[in-house]
Amino acid sequence: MTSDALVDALVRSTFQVAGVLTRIGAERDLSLTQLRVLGILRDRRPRMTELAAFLGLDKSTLSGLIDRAERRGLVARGKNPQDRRVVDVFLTPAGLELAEQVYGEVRRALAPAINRLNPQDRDQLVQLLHAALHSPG
Amino acid sequence: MTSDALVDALVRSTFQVAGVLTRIGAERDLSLTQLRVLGILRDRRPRMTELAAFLGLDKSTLSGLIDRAERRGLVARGKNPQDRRVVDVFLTPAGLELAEQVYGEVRRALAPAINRLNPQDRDQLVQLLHAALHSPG
DNA sequence: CCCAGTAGTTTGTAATACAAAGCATGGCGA
DNA sequence: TCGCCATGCTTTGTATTACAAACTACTGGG
Repeated sequence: MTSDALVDALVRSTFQVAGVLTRIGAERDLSLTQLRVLGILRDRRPRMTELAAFLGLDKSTLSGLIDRAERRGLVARGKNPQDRRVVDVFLTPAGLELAEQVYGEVRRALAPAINRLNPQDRDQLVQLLHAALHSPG
Repeated sequence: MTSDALVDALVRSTFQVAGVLTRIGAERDLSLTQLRVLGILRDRRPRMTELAAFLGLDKSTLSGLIDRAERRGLVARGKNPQDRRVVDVFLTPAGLELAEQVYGEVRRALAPAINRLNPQDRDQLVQLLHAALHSPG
């Protein structure tokens, strides 16, 4: 079945890319989840609950996660003027810088893989991944 | 840059598929790592060190991981007749059955995504992922 | 037969994750 | 306006995951 091969390929590439991200994170004492938080916060300022939902984590998990990142000076908690119960999360300048560094590392780490494809194939791969995964459901 | 879009797409799809796998694992009290162990052992009988290297984990991490899976009756440790220091790991029948179930779940969960592509595009996606990631480096 | 090296386990510590309970605030109905 | 339930987040307790360092058992060379 073609779909079996595709499932295998997706799962394999998932673990492979996750391995790269884990290694790059570990070099800077960031777990995969923390690395992902940095990535998300690069262009967002969500509240705790939104971020938890986005990550698929319990809000109690997020409290600890943000605690540790805050202690390291990477993120900060902000009050939300509309609703005083709400806590907004955002990157500090140090966090933003680290996020950009990490992103650069990721680009560099994936460059060999990407360079195995010609520009046309790269576009095609982006399109196919987008078509398959980036839709409702 | 085209390569930026591709990095984004790969990272996004990684987290998306990892999320699916995590959810399916959680339904059966399997962490992502345990789920991966089951997948690997479906067609292998490695020693502890080999498995640790394959997963990118420390051997001490693997001891605990296999302990818990063994207690649940999913895997077993076997003696290696060539070298009595070595511990081989393999699935029990129960572990194999669970692995097959999980694999079925994963196929089902990814089916909507896969069905968004026509057969030709599926093949193409498999080829591109293989070409990019499944090579040396 | 000794001894360095290899294979796994054990121990100690920190991070990750969830669930349940708790605290403060918000907002609605009477 | 007051009471009360819902919401947003934190705290607490527990299990898992992960690493590093120390330890045990075995191998193989000299």
